[in-house]
Amino acid sequence: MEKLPGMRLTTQRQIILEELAKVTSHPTANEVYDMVRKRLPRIGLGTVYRNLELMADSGIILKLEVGGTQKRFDATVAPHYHVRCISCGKVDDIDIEVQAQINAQAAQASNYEVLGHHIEFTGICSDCLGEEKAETIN
Amino acid sequence: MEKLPGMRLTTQRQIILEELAKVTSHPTANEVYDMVRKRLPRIGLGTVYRNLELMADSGIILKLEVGGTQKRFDATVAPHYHVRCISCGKVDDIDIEVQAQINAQAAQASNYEVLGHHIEFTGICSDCLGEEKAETIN
DNA sequence: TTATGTGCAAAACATTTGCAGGAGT
DNA sequence: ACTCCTGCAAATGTTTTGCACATAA
Repeated sequence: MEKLPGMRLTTQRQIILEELAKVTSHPTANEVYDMVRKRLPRIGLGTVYRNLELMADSGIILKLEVGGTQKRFDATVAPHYHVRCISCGKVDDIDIEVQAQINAQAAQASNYEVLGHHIEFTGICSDCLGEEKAETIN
Repeated sequence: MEKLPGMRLTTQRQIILEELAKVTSHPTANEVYDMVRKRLPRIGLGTVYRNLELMADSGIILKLEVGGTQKRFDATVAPHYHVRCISCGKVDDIDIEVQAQINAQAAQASNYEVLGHHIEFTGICSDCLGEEKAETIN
């Protein structure tokens, strides 16, 4: 973790970043691997993991530590929150404001030096809501 | 997931719950396994996983989908938030209030049926802060 | 030229699952 | 008795790592 000086600009890195920037979903490492493989068929999954980790460490991308079994990655670095569908696992952005002092409040309520926070909403996405209705009818 | 009717009261279940209720930390499945094994040396790790999952499903305990590689479990079901130390991985409770309408806001900002949310703060715990100072001195 | 990065395969973890025997109800 | 549950071990899924070769600087 955390190494920046002399980070080389390789084809693999460029393409991983390009592909990640193309989508608004929040792909898992394996999904990024699939996307990238269409352009670089011989790339290794290890390379994808290593580079996503590296880019997240250097702040170029965001590693989402959301619920579910896999980590997800996001080319949008600007602070925002997420909703995760408990039915299909999809993750979307949520753009709402929370009270500005929330980190300070948390610091006061603990003996941590609070550096940041993340809010994850859980719910059911519109696609899965549709399917639920369909099931009810059948 | 989700099975309640005719759930038997076994020794394993009682002890898992007792041990979890004893601690204020938020142990991983493996840590619960270690705690329980002191009283039930022949219990299997699979049993611990199965029962933690089952209890979480029936709302007796909470499964925390926090950052890091492992899930954590909490005997306290009352809604509250968490801080995770980015240095040692420890998770503590945070008891603060957020705006009451936050789920409604999220619902409005998306097309999800929003069911809940979780806030995870990240920071450095007092123990690790102490060590940092020690390192600086050395 | 040389330190860093890559592909590949194996290893390391975390979690889940199949099954035969065991225990609540 | 009749399910449901457990221990065990094997399988699965995700992420990390070692190493020989490749490549950006």
